Amino acid sequence: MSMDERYDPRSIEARWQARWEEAGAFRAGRRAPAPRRYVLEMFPYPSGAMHMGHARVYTIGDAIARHARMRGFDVFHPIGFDALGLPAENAALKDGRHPAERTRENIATFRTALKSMGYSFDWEREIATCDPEYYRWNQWFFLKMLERGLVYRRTGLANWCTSCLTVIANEQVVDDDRCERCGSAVVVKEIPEWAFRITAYAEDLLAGLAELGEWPERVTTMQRNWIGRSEGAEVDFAAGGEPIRVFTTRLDTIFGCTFVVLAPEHPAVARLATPERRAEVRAFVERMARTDALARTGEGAPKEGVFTGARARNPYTGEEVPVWIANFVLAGYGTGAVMSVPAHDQRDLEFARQYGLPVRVVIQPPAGERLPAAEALPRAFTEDGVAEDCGAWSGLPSSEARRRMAAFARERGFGAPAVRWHLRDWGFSRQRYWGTPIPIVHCDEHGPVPVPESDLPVLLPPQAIITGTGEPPLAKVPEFVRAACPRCGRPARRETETMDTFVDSSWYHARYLSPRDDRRPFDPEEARRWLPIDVYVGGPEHAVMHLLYFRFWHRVMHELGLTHEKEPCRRLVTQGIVNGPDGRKMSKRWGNVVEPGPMVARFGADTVRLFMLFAAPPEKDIDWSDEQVEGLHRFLQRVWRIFHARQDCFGAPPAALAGAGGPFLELRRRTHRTIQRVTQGLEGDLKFNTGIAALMELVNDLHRLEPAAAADRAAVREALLAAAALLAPFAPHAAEELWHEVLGPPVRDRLLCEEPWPSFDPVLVASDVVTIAVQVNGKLRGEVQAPASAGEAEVRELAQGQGRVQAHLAGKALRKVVFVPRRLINFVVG
RNA sequence: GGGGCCGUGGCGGAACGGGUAGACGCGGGGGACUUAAAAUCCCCUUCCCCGCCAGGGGAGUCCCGGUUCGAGUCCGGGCGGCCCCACCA
Repeated sequence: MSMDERYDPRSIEARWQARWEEAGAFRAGRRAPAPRRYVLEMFPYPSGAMHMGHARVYTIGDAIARHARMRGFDVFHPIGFDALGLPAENAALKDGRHPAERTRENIATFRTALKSMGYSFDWEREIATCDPEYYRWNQWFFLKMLERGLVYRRTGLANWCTSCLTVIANEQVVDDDRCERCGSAVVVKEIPEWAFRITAYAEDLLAGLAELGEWPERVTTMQRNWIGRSEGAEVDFAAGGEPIRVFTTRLDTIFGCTFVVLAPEHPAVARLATPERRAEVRAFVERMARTDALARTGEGAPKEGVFTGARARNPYTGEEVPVWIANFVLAGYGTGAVMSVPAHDQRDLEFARQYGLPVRVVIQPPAGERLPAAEALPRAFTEDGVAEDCGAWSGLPSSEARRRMAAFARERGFGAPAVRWHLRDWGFSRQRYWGTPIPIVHCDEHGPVPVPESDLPVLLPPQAIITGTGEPPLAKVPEFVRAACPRCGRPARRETETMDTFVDSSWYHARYLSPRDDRRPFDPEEARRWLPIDVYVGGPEHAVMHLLYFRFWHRVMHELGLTHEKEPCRRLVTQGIVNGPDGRKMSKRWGNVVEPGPMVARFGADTVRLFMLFAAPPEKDIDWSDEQVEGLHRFLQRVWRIFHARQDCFGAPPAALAGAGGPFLELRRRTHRTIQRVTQGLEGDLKFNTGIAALMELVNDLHRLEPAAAADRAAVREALLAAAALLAPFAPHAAEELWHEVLGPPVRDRLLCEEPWPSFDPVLVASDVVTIAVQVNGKLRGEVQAPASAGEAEVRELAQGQGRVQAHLAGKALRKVVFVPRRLINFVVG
């Protein structure tokens, strides 16, 4: 036996990484008949070096993947790079290096770093989204979605510099209407953009959440809120030619409506403004359009508005109320117009008080006290109550009033019940270089024409002219812009905007299935085999954007016949942040950044991995701690030493196990209980920390025992083999090494990572003697050892035999005895 | 303002469906080994009180109340922290 006494991760880690790779141990699909498991971690954006957050996600995912493999599953565990995006472009602005070049380099660095951690990825399926062979399928999906009406062009308002001829950000507008760079006039212009009609799936995305029982509730709740279904009604207020349609969830309050407010962008504003007010209205609209969105509509923003001069007729009361426009009404929600009921809506009340508009109470609290008079109302009463002064609906509870009033509107044809969503369509045009070109050609005659599928991919031109302004860089590459209209062949202009990078991450999980396929985005047969993802690990910050787009896209793929299920992923695990040693978020500013690279060099990947798993359960934030890391490193050394010290047990015959007695029978029990506990920590709740703690206890026991007889040595050998196998998902390199040490010279094609997961003997796990707590009136007064099978009478006798228990029982009447088998007995006295 | 999560030793954290609170690790203390130190191995470590020891008593999971034989766990009300959304009509 040539076992080094010293634990030296440097040499063993590199060696096992090479062995795994040679053996192709992590290739998916090599155990074809076995049940499958798709374990995925969110792919990284390769910016410079790997950081601790990455080390944590991939360590968690890898422990799951390695365990599943040992459980006999055919495991799919791919990795790739989310390589397009803003950071590479911003970095290019500083040093002029081409994003492609920088990205290629970063990926290489990242790949090396990931490999040094020993993650069990199937590297043959690696993808990078900046590869045309990847993004051409973004373009393909775009075309398919265009065909289905799921992509459309809409206009949004943007600042347009009349001299630079480009879109500029609100922050770049100075002195109200001047361009920061050239001082020329800035106008608000309608700029077209591309959007995905995700709202068509609002209902289905919401309903689907019910099936995601293995997603953290906070994520499904966030999605539910984000989709934001609200039920209400739409009604028309007559105003001159065409009516103003408002959406409300509180139709029951409409008798209290004293004015109507439109968003500044509402299309009817120009028509409604009376001649004497037109100038003022226009000025307000233009100012609002230029104001930063957050400053304008944020909750803290002061309410501002102007009267249009127009009046609108309340269809229920026949009353004419003034029409205003104001900053707090959002064009994008509901109908962009609201009926204002200051007595029963706080925003409306504030606005009414500010502009001297009337307040009218029409709902009273259901029971007890009445609201003060309208003028004295301290704040709006926004709860449901009972309608008052509401014509035929007076006296009805709010919910009933809403229902009947909506039905009335439908009968009379001026409105109907309606459902509105908070979810907006996904605008995905970006005025950026480092993204997927949108496959469209603009023809003077035919407008926007899709690029035929056979002409894909539309390649990103190598000339990167990074503008850093709102202007699309691709517009500055004439060779790119110049194109022929696919329909008529005449000269036309290519679309110069690129896609949001959330497009890339919406379907990458499927591309892994057949990453080199050049005929389709992925092979539906493979999808049938591997999808949906069984476990997806990533940060909770992606709860709404990525994870919602990803669910949307999967539905589209389902409708295209590419996948057989609507939902992409069964179980989601959201992991917490790795903070600096000071408990603050790692940041250059605090000087508390710790990188995995140097830590791996110092302690080895296994130690860093153990730290990530032992510090806390996956979903909790953790603080990096040098002391804890050293402790985990000491643990591995301690494991190493015990294996070395017990070399004489390696050859012990398993047949001798039956003879183990005394402390060595206890050791056997401990071994089997450890198998049980580690297994539980890996399945179900994912509590790696307690699993590792159990392993530490086993190792501590081994250190305390000195085997002599053959049976003792067999028990020790059993414990050592179990320890190595249980360690494999967490500290895989050390585990392989130790496993092979016990078994003798390694057999070339037998790797621990492919061995079956150890099983425990239920007989050994169930101890035959248990400690039972003895309480008197719920207070602990002693404990007794009893056979596990002991009944109440037996335990009671043992307990009452104890002096201390007797002392507490003395002179009191025994009223009741509560007995919990194997756990406790409680004497209730009085 | 709305929604969600969470408050346990000096610290990170354990505690299966209410059943011995503090597993395991860090830090700290003591001992063994050593000429010495480091490393290692063993033991102790929630707090307070009584006791020479053995041991015993009390308090204790953010606070107040409730349910229960029994509450870290369940219920109600506070306080504090973190995260997400945020003038969504």
